[in-house]
Amino acid sequence: MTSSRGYHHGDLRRALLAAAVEAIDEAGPTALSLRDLARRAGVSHAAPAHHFGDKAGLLTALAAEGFDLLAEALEAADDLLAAGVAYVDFAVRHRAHFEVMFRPELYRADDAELIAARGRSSAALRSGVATLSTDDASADTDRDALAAWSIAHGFATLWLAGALPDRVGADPHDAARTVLRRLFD
Amino acid sequence: MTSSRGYHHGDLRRALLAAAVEAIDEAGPTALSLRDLARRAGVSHAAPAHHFGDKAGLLTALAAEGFDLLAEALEAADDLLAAGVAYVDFAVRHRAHFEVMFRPELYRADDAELIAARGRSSAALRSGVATLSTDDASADTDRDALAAWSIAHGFATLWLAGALPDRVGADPHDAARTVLRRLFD
DNA sequence: GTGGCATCTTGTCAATGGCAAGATAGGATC
DNA sequence: GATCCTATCTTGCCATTGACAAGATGCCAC
Repeated sequence: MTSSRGYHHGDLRRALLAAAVEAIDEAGPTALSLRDLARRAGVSHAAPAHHFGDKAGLLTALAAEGFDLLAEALEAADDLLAAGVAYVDFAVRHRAHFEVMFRPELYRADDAELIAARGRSSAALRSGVATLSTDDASADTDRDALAAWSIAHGFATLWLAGALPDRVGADPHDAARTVLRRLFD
Repeated sequence: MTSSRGYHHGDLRRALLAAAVEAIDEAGPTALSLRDLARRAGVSHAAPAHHFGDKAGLLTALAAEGFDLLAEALEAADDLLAAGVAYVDFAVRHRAHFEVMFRPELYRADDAELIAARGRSSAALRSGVATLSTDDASADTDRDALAAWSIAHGFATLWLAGALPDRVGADPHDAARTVLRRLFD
């Protein structure tokens, strides 16, 4: 079905999103070009407009997809440390999605589908934090959630930016686990 | 000197960097246009090229300036908590610089001046961490530095992205202090 | 089989980045 | 003081892009 060579592509919307991931992995979201995506998918330069309206529309869809994938990854984690590591793993494995998700000026933050997906992510994060603070009456869940989110998000962002020194190593999974333990233990 | 209306601007390089900060504050680094900067500075569309070569050149200069400003801010902090809060304050007060600094695909990461400025920032951060770990022989300075950097960077990034829930409040300074204490106390 | 509609194409326009060639000014040298 | 010399800035140009408009195509309901 992906090789249907008629006038109709078959699943152009999906193909464009996949091409966008590829292009963003290569050169970042700034360099993204709708016409380039159209070329990658083998359609005319104006075809993407029908499915996404404009560039912001395409990135909105990509961000929503990203928040859904992130929610899945967080929900599969057993405890907070695992969730933190899963967060970093997600950022590395789905770099393109991640880079768009936290750049709201690139998409329409008021999109309904996106807000719903982001809500699922937030809920998964908060339920992870809840596993920590059951034994301590003085615990501040809000603060703990914010601290956990911050350290995981910060490590992931710095890793993707290539800002971390070489001595951290080449495996983000292990490095993240080591760093996150500093907060969670 | 800023109002010299002759053929020569006076200090076009500085004026363009200032205009870039303004433009990025308004619409993010992605929407930055060299021609728009030229218009803001009152010069022709090709004038910026002489000072910065191309867009990446201008953003390289902006990132280097940012790392210098960050180093100054970190060096003025007394302890690690203060450094963390200063890091977040810097990100909020110099949003445009910060947003470019950690997006290496936008500039030339091999620029000598930029590498030197980034080195000053890193040194300031590490010296802040050193104030923490003097009393504990089992302390892992590398890990602590990474954790501290991650949580400050993550909080700053999430704040700038508008990703934090409303209940965090409107003052990044106080909110950052509260969250960072979770790691540093 | 016919009409309707989603999908895709072609054509066009303004804006942008970048390059080339020329104009101007301010200072160095004599 | 005249002349060159070089950094600075301008004008002109081209390929690429995003967005829009109008038309072509094919699938599906009826």
